[in-house]
Amino acid sequence: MKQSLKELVCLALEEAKTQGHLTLDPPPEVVIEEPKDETMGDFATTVAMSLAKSEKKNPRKIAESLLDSLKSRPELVAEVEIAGPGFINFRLARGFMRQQFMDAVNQGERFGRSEVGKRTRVLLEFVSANPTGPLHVGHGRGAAVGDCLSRLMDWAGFDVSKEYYINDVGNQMNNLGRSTQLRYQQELGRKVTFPDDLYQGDYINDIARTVIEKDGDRHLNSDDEDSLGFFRKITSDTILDGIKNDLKQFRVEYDQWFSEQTLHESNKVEGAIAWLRDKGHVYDKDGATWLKSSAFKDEKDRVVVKQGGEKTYFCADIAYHQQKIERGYDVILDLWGADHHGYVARMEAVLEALEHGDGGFQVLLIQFVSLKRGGEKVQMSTRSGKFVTLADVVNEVGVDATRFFFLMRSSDSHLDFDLELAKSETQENPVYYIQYAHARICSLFRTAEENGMPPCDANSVNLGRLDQEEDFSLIKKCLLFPELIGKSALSREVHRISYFLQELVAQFHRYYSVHRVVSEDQELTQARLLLLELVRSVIANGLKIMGVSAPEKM
RNA sequence: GCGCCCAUAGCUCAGCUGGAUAGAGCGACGGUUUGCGGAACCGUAGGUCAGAGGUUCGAGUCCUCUUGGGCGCACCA
Repeated sequence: MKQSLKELVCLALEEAKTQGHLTLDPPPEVVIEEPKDETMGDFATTVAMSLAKSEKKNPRKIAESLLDSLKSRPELVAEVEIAGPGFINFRLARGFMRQQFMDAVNQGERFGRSEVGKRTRVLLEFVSANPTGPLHVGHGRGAAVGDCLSRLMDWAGFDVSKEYYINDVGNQMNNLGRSTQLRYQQELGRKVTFPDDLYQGDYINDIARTVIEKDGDRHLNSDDEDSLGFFRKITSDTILDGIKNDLKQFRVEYDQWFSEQTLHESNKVEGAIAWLRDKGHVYDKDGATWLKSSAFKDEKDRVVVKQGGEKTYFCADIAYHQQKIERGYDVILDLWGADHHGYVARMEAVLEALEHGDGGFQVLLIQFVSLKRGGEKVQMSTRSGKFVTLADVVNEVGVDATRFFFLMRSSDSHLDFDLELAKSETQENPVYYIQYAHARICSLFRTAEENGMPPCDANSVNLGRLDQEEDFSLIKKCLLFPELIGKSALSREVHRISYFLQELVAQFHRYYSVHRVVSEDQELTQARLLLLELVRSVIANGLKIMGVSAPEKM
């Protein structure tokens, strides 16, 4: 819709140039926007104002020189006028809008899809929480955003793969195994001290008890080291299963689960360092091995192999990202918690050293969630193990509301998550506002059918009966959906979907209160039902991208 | 000390590449239904866009500084 207008404007500019009215040096960027006030028209362009400087002409004069060509397509644009300092306002031809409307209706559940992503191959890594405990609310936000972003980008024509990186290597794994081992011994009555730096959470005790149920005290007397290996494995396996299950309950599915351990086992880590050393990006100093990351944008060099010969976490991460490149992804997209922002520069340095093209690596930081209950802050502390888990929140408020709340705010803003609000099935909850609209439209279809007006073939509907201002503004809103999806995908901003849906739904409810849909007038009823079918599919498609259900009844 | 993010209505937040009179939800106050779902709709009140400079036809949006908050600055993962 906007595209057709843009082409028209470009054509008009060219014509003005050949006629000598404009020089178009440098060529302007044509922006089509929606006026704040609908009485000013359907769309507007600011191109005359942005040209004023380079053309050294009054913007209104420039607009006037374009006017004739802009009026040359009455089947597309019904009215053109110059307003204010030099805005050019357009009123679209109603026939054109009806035609666009039919296209959209015919696309149905695919309406909103586009190819702006040009099938670019994207690897989206998100959550990747260490398997040392259950997922908490912060991870939940990452999960919701990552999952939604993957679908959003898929709709916009990207080829997206979702991946979870499992940090199943290192000292933390020993601590984890040790924690369960000690709890196991305690449960069986042995007096042992439990150090503060081990994992304190109740889930460790649960695992210890499970081991007792299965194996009794068999691990009590076996060699400490062997036994530690056993506890390490059973603990991390159990926790990882729990994480997978939590994510599944939250409707988040991955394409790949990538284990850090496999990198070490296949010597990819050494390989990566050797590769970088070959390129001169790695050197030895003070008995350690360093990445010359300061040669790129990082503030200083970083250790990859410690003095004792042990590899750092960072070292494995280098190999991991080299793997991502080798697997042929054009865009490597990492979603991290905001507390990792200090890590961004060095990772960018790595990707540059690995010669992955400009713009091919992007980190999205997700800000913190503060949990509230009726305005009161809920305390969360990882150290004591007493944090609110994602599963707790989902159990309390449900998947739909939880996902929606995580997705309704810009990711780079802190999020206040009020449990009471999310749970409330009242007017103050935006999730239900949108779902209610969907259910209400479905109810209208049911009512029509009961009155002997089942849905008919879209092509036999008389669209001429859609002739009210409210019809067109509702149509226009729906037609903006594909552009919204494309833009949000390109800017990786998932929150814009929920805002769009709230606006659309508000417009629908208003429409509903002004215009009777199911009436004696069959022709009019069918026309309006078709309009609402488009509204319904936009709501359904939007919610689908968010991973929120669109109920037919509630 | 250095760096990243944030600051818009009483509260929670939108505001896309700078554009017309700064918006929404909630809360407050007032109204709407004997016809399709009132989980809805309409109206009123509420703003020095943290502050100060600057860039320009035009700044909530870009630049600099200040203030206030969050987070990070490991041979941890």
